[in-house]
Parts: sequence; C-alpha cells; structure tokens
Amino acid sequence: MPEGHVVHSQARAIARAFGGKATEVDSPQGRFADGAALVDGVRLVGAEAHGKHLFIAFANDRWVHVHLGLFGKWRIAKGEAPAEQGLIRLRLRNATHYAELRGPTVCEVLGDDERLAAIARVGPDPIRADADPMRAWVKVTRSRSSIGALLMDQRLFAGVGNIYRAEVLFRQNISPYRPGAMVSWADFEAIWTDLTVLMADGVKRRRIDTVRPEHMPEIMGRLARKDRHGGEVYVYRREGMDCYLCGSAIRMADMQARKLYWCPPCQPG
DNA sequence: AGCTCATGGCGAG
DNA sequence: TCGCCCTGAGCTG
Repeated sequence: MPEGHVVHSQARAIARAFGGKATEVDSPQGRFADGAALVDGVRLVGAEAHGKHLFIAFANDRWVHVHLGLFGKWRIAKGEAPAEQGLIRLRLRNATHYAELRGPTVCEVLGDDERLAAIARVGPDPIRADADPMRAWVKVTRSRSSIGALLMDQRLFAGVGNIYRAEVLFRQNISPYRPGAMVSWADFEAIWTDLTVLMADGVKRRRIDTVRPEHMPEIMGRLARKDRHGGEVYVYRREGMDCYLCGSAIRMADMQARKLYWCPPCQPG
C-alpha cells in the first residue's frame, strides 16, 4: 500500500507512540522471533524513513529495518493490543500504544554499519531535507532508459512509486517514454520540485492528491469512482476515461511489469 | 470458496 | 523479462 510518503508518516507515528520508552517487541507469527528477541524490552529511540525503507532505532544500537513491499501494512493504535488476528510478523507494545506489522518484504535487525549500507543503496528522497537531487540528475541525463522507468528506480528517486510517477509526469507535461538523456535540466528540476511538494503534502494528508486547485471545479461533477488509493489524481488508474484537461482517453501500458498511465496529447514526446 | 488485483523488489536466466 | 515472495480486499459465482 505504500509509497514513500506513507512510510514517512508511519515513522513519525511510531516515533511519537513509542519513542523514549522501553518497548515490548515480539513476533506472534514467529517468522521474526529471533530478531524481535534482540530488541525486546529495549528503549525505542526513534524512527525514520529513507524512501520506502523504515528504520526503528533502539538504545542498544540495533535497528529494525522494515520494507513493506507491495502488501505490507502497519496498524498503529492507542490502547491494548487486541487478540492476535492474522499473520503478525512484528508487534510493538508499551503501556499506551501497540503496532502490528503484516506482510512486509523485509523485517530484520541491523547494526549501525548495516543500516548505513542500506541507506546508501537508495537515492535521494524528495521528502528528506538532506536529499541531493544532483545525484539523480547525473544518472537521468546519462541514461537511455525512459524517464518513466527512471522515476521508479529507487536509486534515483527514493520513495517515488507508481502513482507519483504517473502524476508528476502528467503535471509536468512530459511523456513517460522520453529517454532520460532527452530530459532537460529545466524539466528535471520541475519534476524534482514537484515531487517535493506532492510528497510532502502526501505525508501531511496521508493520501495522494495531485489535482491542482484550479482544476478541481472542472472535475467535481465528473468523478466516476473513489479508488482505494484515495485522493484525486489526473491519470493513475483512469485508463479509458477522459483526460480532465484535454478530454482524450487516458492510456495504460505495461512498463517493466508495472502499469503506466498517461495522456499522450498532454504529455508529448 | 475461489479468483484477481494491488501504491515493490528480488534473483535467475 | 519472468517468476516469485509477502497479505488482504474486492470482486465473482
């Protein structure tokens, strides 16, 4: 369910609910039992996100590293943890809160060096103040791959997923098929800046809204359905429907095993 | 009850 | 490029 904005808000929620307190850590499902034992009862220091990777810090210099993948989910709530239901890989508990993690691609305990190595593997994250977009630019401008594929590469744009990829290209009127080397500096800068705005907004709202305020009246009476991802978007999962701006049909195609949505007239060459 | 799909990413070939 | 891993929701019947 997550693109980077969700992981950032989850990091904040975990830090708020558990930060500074000794935390009971277990793995009701059992698959993370050994890892949980390494940090069970230790004071949880904080949590932070780098792209879609979440790192939870414990006072014994160990980190729980979580990547949700396509199916992973956190449930973070106040009160006493309910009776175990479903497959809970990791559970955090203190006197006031509990958190349950299901279905992650990665859930492991790392030392400090391993954590730094994991962070080094991802590129700049538009949500993070310390992100250096030049690391992405040098790779984009040298690449023959399409900008649509490059936006999904976590070594270039950490935290961007299929929705932000589609929407930022629509908003900037850039075809997803344009090779990276054909993306101008001005276009790259517009993409990066737009991602910082859209994704920061996503962290705050916990949903992806990309439709500009001036276009909202335009689309209000035309919304055909509410998708699970919530929010209002221009092209994502709108295959075959009319483009809100030019009226032609939104297209869908497979790009590297993921669905790509775009509006050809609005996003030329 | 069973099938399909999903906002990811990895390793084999 | 393909198959596979993780899980749950929303269909269909």
